[in-house]
Amino acid sequence: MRPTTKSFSQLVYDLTKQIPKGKVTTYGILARRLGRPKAGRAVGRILGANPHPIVVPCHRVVKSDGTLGGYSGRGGIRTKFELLGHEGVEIRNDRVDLSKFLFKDFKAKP
DNA sequence: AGCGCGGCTTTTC
DNA sequence: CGAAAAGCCGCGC
Repeated sequence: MRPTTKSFSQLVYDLTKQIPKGKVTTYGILARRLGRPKAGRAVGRILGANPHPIVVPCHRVVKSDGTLGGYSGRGGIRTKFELLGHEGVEIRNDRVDLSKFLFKDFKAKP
C-alpha cells in the first residue's frame, strides 16, 4: 500500500530505522510512540510484511518481555538471533537484556 | 507459568 | 468499493 499521507506503517518503519546498531526496541513501545498503546499486534503485522527489508532493520524489534518473538525473514527467527548477536546485543536463553539494550530515544517528530 | 481475549492496521477476495 | 481474515503483540486471569 502507498497512501499519500504518512500512515501508521510509514511511521513504524521510520522509527525502526532510527534504532542504532547494538540496540533494540519493542513492538509495544513503537505502538505507544505512534499513539496506539494497543496496536502492538498491528506493528508486528506491519513489520512482518516489511516491504523494506534493507532499509528497515525489523530484527531490532523484540517483544516487550525481552524474547525476540518471531521473524518472517529469510532463515526465520534464527537469522534474527545471528543479526542481533552480530551487532553486539547479548542474548541469554533466547532473551535480550532490555535493561541494557532497549532503545527508546526516538525523535519526537521527523 | 500457561491460556485466552482484546485492540489495531494492512492486505486480499 | 466494502467486508473479512490475518499477524514477528500485550496484558490480564
